[in-house]
Amino acid sequence: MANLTKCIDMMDEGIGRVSLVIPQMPAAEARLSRLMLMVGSSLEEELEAKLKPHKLNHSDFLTLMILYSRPDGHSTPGELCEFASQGATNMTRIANALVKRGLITRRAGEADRRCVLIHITAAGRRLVQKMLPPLFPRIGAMFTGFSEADKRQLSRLLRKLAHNLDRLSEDPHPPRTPR
Amino acid sequence: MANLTKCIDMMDEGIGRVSLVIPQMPAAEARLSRLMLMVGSSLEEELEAKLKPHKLNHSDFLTLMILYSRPDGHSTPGELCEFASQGATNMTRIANALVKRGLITRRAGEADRRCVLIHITAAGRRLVQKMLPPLFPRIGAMFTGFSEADKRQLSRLLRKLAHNLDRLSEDPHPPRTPR
DNA sequence: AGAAAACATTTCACCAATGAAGTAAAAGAT
DNA sequence: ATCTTTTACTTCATTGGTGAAATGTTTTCT
Repeated sequence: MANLTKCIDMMDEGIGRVSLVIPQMPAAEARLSRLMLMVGSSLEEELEAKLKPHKLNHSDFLTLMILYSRPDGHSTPGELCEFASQGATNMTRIANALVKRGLITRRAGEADRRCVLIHITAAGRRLVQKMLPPLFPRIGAMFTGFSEADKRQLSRLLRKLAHNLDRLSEDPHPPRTPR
Repeated sequence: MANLTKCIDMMDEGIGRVSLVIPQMPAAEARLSRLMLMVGSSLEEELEAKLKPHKLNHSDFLTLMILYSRPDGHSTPGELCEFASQGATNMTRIANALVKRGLITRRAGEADRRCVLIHITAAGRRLVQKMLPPLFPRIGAMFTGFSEADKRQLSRLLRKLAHNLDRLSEDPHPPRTPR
């Protein structure tokens, strides 16, 4: 929406001022969290803009990509929810939309008839193969000026952060420390 | 929602398989982008969970924090839109909600009567001061195992990525290169 | 001064995502 | 064997966020 660099400058100053009033604030970590949030949502915005011409939003696209990247091209709603980090309700909507466009099929499971089996169709594969290559230049451009070492570092640090986030949400009580 | 580490493993495998079919894909960069998106939205989820008890969502909270962190505690809807990366429509809704709760006031601008002046109230400041400290332990915990050098690296790399994203969206045409 | 252009904000209509309740199948208990 | 519990998914009602048009204000042009 607006200029990211400007927002970051503003955030830096803001945290600086707040930490004068509330000195026990972990200012460096707060800055890092805000940076992650800002860069993450800017990246998401960028991605959504590239998907819009294909009438797909992020979660539709991600769902389709998960199916595409599976060895057998199929899955179940529950599994898709898990890997696409979506609620079951929303996955129903996504699947309805993708079925309507002929990109996936949905049929009853055979072994366990509670499950629904979702398969990517040939048209779904064609769409993915058509839309991915135009994305590559921008993905590359995002990392201009990054050395190989920079990329490795970033990967390492993000994975470490992910690990910590997992630990945090396993043990989700803030007031009570359940030993 | 689900386990982040598991989703990341799944993503790594998925990109591995896709890049066998589409070898010109910049796999390392694609992985980094997905990592950013996944960690970013997990962080957002974590934050929203902490805000929910106060009946604030991320954009409400961010708006209030921007006002709180201003030297004079005031701003205009336009400026808030810019720094909170929100559309004007949504800022109207946010301001309505915060006014109704007595956390901000909204009155006509004096110099330029097209503008609206938004001030944080004493109750708004009190709320911020009450809700920030319980956030600190979790912010710290997110970065356990990060050395000082790690934090500096992460900050540097995120800012570099932000810079590249700004350059990308200034010049937004993918097919045509408008020289 | 009066008309036109540019701005700041709000209203309206819509879409995506969520939570709570509902339906159906499978697994487990008695 | 059947009754209960659990699992998998869908439906319905609501919330958060967006784009397009509307309103009121200031600035600019002639």
